[in-house]
Amino acid sequence: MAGYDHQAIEAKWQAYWADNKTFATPKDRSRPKYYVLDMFPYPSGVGLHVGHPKGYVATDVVARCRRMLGFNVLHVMGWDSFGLPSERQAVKENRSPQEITARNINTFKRQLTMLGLSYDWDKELATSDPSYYKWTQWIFAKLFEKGLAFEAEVPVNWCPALGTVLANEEVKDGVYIETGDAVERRNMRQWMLKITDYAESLLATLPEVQWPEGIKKMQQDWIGRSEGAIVRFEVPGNNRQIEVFTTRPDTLFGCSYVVLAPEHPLVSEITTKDCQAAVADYRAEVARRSDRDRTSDAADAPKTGVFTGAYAVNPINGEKAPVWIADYVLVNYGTGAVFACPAHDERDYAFAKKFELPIIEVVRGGDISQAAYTGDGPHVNSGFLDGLNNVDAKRAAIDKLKIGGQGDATITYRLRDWLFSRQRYWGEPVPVIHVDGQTKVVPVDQLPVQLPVLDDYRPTSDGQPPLARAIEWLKTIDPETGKPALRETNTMPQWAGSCWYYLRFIDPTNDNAAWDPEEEKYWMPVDLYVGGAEHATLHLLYSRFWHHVLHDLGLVSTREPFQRLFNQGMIHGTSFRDARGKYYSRDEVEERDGQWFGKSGEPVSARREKMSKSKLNTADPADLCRDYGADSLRLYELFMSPLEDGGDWETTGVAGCRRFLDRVWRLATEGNKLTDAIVEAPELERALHNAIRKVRQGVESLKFNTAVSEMMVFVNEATKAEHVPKAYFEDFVRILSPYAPHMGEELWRLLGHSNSVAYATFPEYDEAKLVHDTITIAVQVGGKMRGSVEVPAGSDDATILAAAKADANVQRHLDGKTIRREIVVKGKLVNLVL
RNA sequence: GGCUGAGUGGCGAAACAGGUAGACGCGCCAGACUCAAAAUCUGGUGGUGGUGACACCGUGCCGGUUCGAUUCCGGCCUCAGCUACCA
Repeated sequence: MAGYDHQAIEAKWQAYWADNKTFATPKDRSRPKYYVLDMFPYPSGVGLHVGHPKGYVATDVVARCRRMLGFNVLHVMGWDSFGLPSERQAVKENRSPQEITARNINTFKRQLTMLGLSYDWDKELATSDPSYYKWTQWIFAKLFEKGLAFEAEVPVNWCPALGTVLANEEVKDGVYIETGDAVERRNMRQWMLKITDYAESLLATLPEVQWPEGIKKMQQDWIGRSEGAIVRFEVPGNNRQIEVFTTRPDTLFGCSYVVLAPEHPLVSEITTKDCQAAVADYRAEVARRSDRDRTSDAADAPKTGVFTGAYAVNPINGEKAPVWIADYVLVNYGTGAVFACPAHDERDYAFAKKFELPIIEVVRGGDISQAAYTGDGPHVNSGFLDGLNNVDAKRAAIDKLKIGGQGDATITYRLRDWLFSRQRYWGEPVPVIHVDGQTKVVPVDQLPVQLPVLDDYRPTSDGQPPLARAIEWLKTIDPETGKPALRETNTMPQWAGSCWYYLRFIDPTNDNAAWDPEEEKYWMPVDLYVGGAEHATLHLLYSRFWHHVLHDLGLVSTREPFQRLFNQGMIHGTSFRDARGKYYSRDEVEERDGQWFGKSGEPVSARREKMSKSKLNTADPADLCRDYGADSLRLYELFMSPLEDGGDWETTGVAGCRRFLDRVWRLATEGNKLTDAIVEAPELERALHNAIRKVRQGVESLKFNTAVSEMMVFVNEATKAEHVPKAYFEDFVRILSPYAPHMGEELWRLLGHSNSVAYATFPEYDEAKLVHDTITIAVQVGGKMRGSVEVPAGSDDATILAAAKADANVQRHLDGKTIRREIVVKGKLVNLVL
């Protein structure tokens, strides 16, 4: 009998699945549904490495098991294909982003197909496809009509070298993370989405979803709900009011000064003549500094600021407080102004110390000569608040301010509105036109607003977005009035397409609607969503926001899009670097006595790092499929570590999984090991049922590594056995097939079945079959292991104790001593306490 | 600085609900097959001591609860991720 020829088997079954449309999404609606979704990839130019498919393999196992358990499964893949890297690649190669994207998608699809993933490829979609972004634009129109999309002059990250705005996440340490080009702040007209209107809504349903607690916490913190008060300080002689936001209105009596953000609009109005020069200098200096410099590590940096010459009246006691400006107050949080109570706020304390401003204690409990005290305590020096604790004092202070019309309780959020435009080519055009100084949304029957073909994808020389180059495209007619109009040259950010793709997957070829409402009702929500934790606060918050809006518009049936979320860990590879930081690939180094050296003898250091082409530590799935087979690769991806942990890649581990599959193959093909005869094989049967149980539980708990182990245990037992009942092996093939689907199909066929194993029923396990006839009881004397005894299952305590005491080694340790207490744990152990 | 998660053999890891720590795999060692090697198969493999049965130590560190702690509680150390003056 021929050996296990993975290449022939895998090619054969992949062709079979494609030809027979084995994984077409079922149309009947009588069965329960299961929607299992991967975070779809951005098809980059470098292709996949073994780190990417871990989540895909996991969801594929879930999808395959669910089909066998009788569910209608929606399991699909698509491409998040708009984005800057393709545009930059296009400029570099002097080709169109369309071409580059098509090429990259091809590569990705080929790599994924090789893995035998059971996607319904008829539902494949790409966000850069006009038939897709037509509906992204349609949703934008809905947001615009609801007043949730608006234009504003806002500071952005402008990269002069690239001639484009960058997203915050693309900028670190004041430079673009990809190229190292400098980034500066600049005010520009931008599209914004009013996600802040949904802050409460996004918090409200967070407890309902089955997500990792850490991710929920991150979203909560990102939204950053904060209860406090608005307090109005009059500026005498100016007829102006400074509104401050505070969470500590109880400490108002400790106010020794007021601080405005340097960019605060009132600054120029209240600054006195003799302070104007200093204030202007300070504001200029702050403007030069990047956001990063102002925030990161800034908490430890010395505080800066200048006095404006103005005073404001504290409404709680009528006292005058000097007004300063300082960059530790942020213009875009709260009201952009604070009152300072140095005694009970660390930042104010540092500032007051530096500029020698008064520090007035109003809450007992700390030593304000040493540090600010932020804890609770009885109030002092606070008039009507004296003696109250923090909570009561807050309430009392707010009540007083309310009566005087000088303030009120309020809630602010850390969450900012979403900057929703990019000055780039390769994104969805914002579907609006500008006419007579008005912005109008393009009617749905004229969507999509297609990207024009350009021969140059760079920004214009005067800094306009690339779309400004399309003169013909740019000029249009207002369909309402017939007047000439201009199209919008901004495009949407990459997050737009991924905000709703899970909805389009339900009905991806629909030309008349974004999705069919009936289909949406059947499939939503996504039952299981798997992807990296790096999307915790961006993609996952943005899509929840859109979904909430769509729900309010009655367009979707659920409040939340993703019922269960699971984060897969990051796979690391071993990288090698010499003293100068140059990377070496695995075959350029060798190990001698635990030390690594390059080919010419130079020492290199080995370390585990995130896989990347530039670190020469990637493993190519295609190579592994060729050498070991996709089934071996799939098994190792899941066996190497729990899904959430990622782990370190070792190709020898794939070889181990290959050996396991070789053993499975031999069981089925060598000699006449499989038998139709009834054979007494309790150990083997127990191993089988244990494996079924683990694989079954794996579908719920997503613990695939231990499921694979238990299948290995079964195969080890079966290999040792003289004969293996065919019925056992059939059940085993069923549970193996979601993990190693090609071999599963081949063996299923070998066992005489003519249909695909993909829809075979999932075997049941029998608790009774898991129980041993005799059980091993551990015996402890005084809490220390002293032996173990075999007793029949179901023995009573007395029998177990007698057996335990009869053990020779136990007797030795009991010798001449009195047993004070006897503890018997059924089926587990005996502890004889002396 | 804050929040979150994690520390178990040479390595990846397992341990259901407080009950025999290290399943399964990698690597390594020995044996079988082979002229030999590879592949495969069989056995062994936490450390120390002992010919041995066994004994002692061992789940980051210190302490606590318990007959019994990888698991629960308190304090600390290290690493990773996120966040960064949010009033």
